[in-house]
Amino acid sequence: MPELPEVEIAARNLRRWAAGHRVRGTESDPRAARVFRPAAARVLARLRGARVDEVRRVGKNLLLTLTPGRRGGPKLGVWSHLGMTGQWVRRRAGDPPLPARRLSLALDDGARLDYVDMRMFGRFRLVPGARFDQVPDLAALGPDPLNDGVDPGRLFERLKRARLPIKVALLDQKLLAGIGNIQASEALFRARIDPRRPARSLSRPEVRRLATAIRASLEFTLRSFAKIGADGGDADIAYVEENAPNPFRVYGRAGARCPRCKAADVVRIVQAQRSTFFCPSCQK
DNA sequence: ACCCGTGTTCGCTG
DNA sequence: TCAGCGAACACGGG
Repeated sequence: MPELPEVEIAARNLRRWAAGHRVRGTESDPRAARVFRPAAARVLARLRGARVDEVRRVGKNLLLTLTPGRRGGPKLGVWSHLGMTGQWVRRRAGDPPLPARRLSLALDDGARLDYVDMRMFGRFRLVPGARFDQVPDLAALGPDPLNDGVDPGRLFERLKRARLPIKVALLDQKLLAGIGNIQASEALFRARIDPRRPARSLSRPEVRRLATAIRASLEFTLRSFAKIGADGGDADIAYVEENAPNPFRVYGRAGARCPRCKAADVVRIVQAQRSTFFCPSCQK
């Protein structure tokens, strides 16, 4: 389910659920071997007895720092990426596992944190010494729009050398970390920029608009997800619920009247094998 | 059966 | 060396 806003909710949940707690027991789904590195058995062994100290989010990545069970050892890092269908859910110790549960962490407070991931594009990896900066894929990430802000000058310099359509360029995690297929369409709609334009064709004022739109869209989506989860107090929420209304302006709305100019219908096109939604009338 | 899906990586090409 | 492209991964739903 994850682009930056969903992963941010997941980070807040994990913080609330796990920070300061020890892992008592572990279990994994043998079919999910591809999710783990090193092999699941070694991951589980290292986690047992460890205490979760910190949960961070960078782009779509969750970074956990733990203190290992054996005293005096170096910190233990966990890099969790949710792929397309990954979720962290909290269960009670005796609850039966949900379908597609790939990993369970039983905590010292009687709760269980389960990683559920139908398609298994997600990843759960140990990072020795919690040295996340030593992991090439993490080190290569661009700035995180919410944690670091979006610098329009830097964005312009980066985009002016790319021939790719701007929509496709925005999906590159080395440009900005956390924008996915939904947020790319949403940000370009807010900035009134045609997603098919070569990235290098954007003017400075357009890039400035885009930088603002990216933050606005991410923050709006985050607020709407947090609201969905807000019912019931101890919100276990995090993810778009089936019945929840589509919180997006254009994504998934092909054929609907443009909510801004109302002069045309939202259209769906395919770019880099992914759907793009936009208004052909007010996105120039 | 076919197409679609909030992500990423790999191998090939020019 | 590198930007860009398409296939691949895996599974369920319409």
